Amino acid sequence: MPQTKKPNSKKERRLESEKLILDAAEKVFAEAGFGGATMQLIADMAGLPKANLHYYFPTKESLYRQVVQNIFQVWLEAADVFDKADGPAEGIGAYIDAKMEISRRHPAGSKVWASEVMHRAPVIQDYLETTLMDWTEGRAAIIDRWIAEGRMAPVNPRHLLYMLWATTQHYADFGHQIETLNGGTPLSDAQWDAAKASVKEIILRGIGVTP
Amino acid sequence: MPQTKKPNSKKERRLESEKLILDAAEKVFAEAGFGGATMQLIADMAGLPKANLHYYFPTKESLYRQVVQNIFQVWLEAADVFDKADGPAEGIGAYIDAKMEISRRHPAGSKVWASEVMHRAPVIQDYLETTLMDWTEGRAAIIDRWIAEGRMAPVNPRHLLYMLWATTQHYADFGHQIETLNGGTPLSDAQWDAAKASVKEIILRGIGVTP
DNA sequence: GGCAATCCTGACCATATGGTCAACCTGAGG
DNA sequence: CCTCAGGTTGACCATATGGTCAGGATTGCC
Repeated sequence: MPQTKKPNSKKERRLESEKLILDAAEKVFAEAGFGGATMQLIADMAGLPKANLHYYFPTKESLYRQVVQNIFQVWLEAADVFDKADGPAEGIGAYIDAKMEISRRHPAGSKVWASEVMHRAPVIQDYLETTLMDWTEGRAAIIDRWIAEGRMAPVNPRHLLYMLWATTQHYADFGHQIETLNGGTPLSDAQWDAAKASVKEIILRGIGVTP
Repeated sequence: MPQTKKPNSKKERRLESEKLILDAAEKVFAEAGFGGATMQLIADMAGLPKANLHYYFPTKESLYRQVVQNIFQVWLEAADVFDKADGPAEGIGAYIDAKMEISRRHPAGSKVWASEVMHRAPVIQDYLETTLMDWTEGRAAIIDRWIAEGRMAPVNPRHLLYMLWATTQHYADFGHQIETLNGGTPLSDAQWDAAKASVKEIILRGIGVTP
């Protein structure tokens, strides 16, 4: 039993430190934006001296890039449910659930992504042009097939996808506004369930699917 | 005919300068965020020396505040169509049209607003708590009435409003992503019409309204 | 135990930025 | 034509920030 408490190997400690920094960075970038975030703030939040950040991530931009890439990864993995389904009700329903769950658990990540795209994607433009483009075309093809099979109403697949992204991510990106309109308190578990149900209900009925 | 070309009065020139600065500021804040924007950049875009900005707006924050307030104003005015309608098909349909048009014509403003809310509304929190809260409650009541009258499906009015905001503003805030997925070219007039039609079609059918 | 590689950090630097100010224009009213 | 309130601006300043580095601590391996 070599590793139970302290015996963190060097590799392990490295990964731990990187994760510590990346988590802190995600929060700070989300709250302040790239320009408003400072390495000092991130260092304080991670509980490390600023110079240490620069040991792991040479520049602020490289740290930011890593944060954005990680978010994109989470986002892509969650999108897999789309493929495993054999119909629009299940596929799109599960996709909404998955994306709502990300908005709930990863609000900071969603905000960083939104901020990056709003600023014309200076760091991940290549991802948009390759990975996201491919993913979108693949999913649009699936939706078109469902439409051809008469399993849902003939809607424009692109705009349907945009609506799915917009609606689900709104609960993360505009979480503060929603919280304020909710009387200043975050959505409860029940309210999150209601949100999920509402989104699914309106969109599924909107595309002619009755679950 | 005292005023045709040059005879701008002092008041007029003041307003012109302010507008020039505000327009430039909106663009820069939208593209770089509050933290990433610099007074120098705004000055350059407005074609004025930096010190001149500080004559009209004492601090960067006061300039930013004015930009955000103007956006909120535009946003509120467009929302009036909601009230003038006498049913969900007309009211919500016109609201979607109006908000889509704002996304198209005022993308920078929408981005600044999104950024402000994402950063926990440090500048316009009071607006959220008063004006927006009141507006939302009023519109939710209207929707509830339509539901009670059996003119649309019984959906949660709040989540419907969030969906309307999210979906329409997405075309401004994530315009760059949409443009990239559109092959790198901005949406054409026809594509904008298709977008509007798609959004209206899915949402109206989603709330049980057949236009 | 020795030693090389990796890791850590306080002190430091160059630069960029928000903001100031004193001197200088401009034009409307007398 | 004079005056003066309002408008304009180049030069300047204090500060904050991203990034560097030399030297010290720690770890893994023989």
